[in-house]
Amino acid sequence: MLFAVGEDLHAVATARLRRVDQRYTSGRRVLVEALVEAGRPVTTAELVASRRELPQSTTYRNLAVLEQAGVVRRVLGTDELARFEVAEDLTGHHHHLVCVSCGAVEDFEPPRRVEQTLADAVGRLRTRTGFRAEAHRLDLLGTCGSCAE
Amino acid sequence: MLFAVGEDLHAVATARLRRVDQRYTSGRRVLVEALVEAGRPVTTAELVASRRELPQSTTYRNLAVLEQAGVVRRVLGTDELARFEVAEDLTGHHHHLVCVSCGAVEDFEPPRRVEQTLADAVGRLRTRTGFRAEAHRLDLLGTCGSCAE
DNA sequence: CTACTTGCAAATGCTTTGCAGGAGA
DNA sequence: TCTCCTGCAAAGCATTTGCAAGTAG
Repeated sequence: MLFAVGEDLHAVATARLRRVDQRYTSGRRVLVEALVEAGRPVTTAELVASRRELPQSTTYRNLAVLEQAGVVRRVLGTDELARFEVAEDLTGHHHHLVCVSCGAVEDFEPPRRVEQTLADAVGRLRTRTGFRAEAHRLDLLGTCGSCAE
Repeated sequence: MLFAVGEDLHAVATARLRRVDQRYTSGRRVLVEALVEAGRPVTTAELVASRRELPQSTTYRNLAVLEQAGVVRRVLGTDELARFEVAEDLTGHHHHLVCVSCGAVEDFEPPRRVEQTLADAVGRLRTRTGFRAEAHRLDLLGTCGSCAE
């Protein structure tokens, strides 16, 4: 299932929060809208700075709640700053381009063949140590346009 | 180039540090040895706890120096804890299995075919936004043996 | 000798939490 | 109304830095 950005997204968010006994309050909605608007993984600081209605503590708390509910996802770059984006099953599976110079992250959709190869490999994987893979995370590291100049 | 774990490793470390005007002191050597011994990405806290000769501040400082010299690499899991391992070109290219439950990370070498597909994709990539990819990072997310019990 | 390293302790900065007031159902 | 949510300010923690003493070359 894959939803366009719109009313559906908020309906799903409401439902997922309800599953974990949480409400989709206006503050949380603002948070999700800010993430959608960004269109790429953003840091907590960026979120707080983007809207006056997003105080630090509440933002952190709500990101945690939304992450637990499966509405948003934590994304890792090369630095230690936490970045968030709307969950993949709401926006589509994709990967990230991570700038090794400034740490910025942008979205990226790989060729279907690459994706297929990865999915196959992950699906079969179960190591001797008992690790069972469920998903994959592929990031391309390099230099972004701004840093290359 | 790929070096076995042994004297060569220290020789390379010495050389790489020298390139950035740094010395391969006994303290830094202990750090590298601790990383080799671990055989998987370990947190700073684990390193500090593993050897009495590794105080916090020096460990952090030396990891930064060794990272800059290209002797060690920072690895990201799912939590915000920094983990480190000996640089790939000294131990061999590999990927990571990340436990979504406890955050533990172990090494993993994918089938050659997967690796080849990835390398090809990365080699060709240059997006409209001007991003130029240089390397890839593939992690498999799942549940480790301990957490599955 | 001279510059780089070390280690302690204090500082920094991102993130989390206590608590009193406010809002949702 | 009763519980969950919010926001401020204070606390927590991983990480970084100042500084005086130690050490490599």
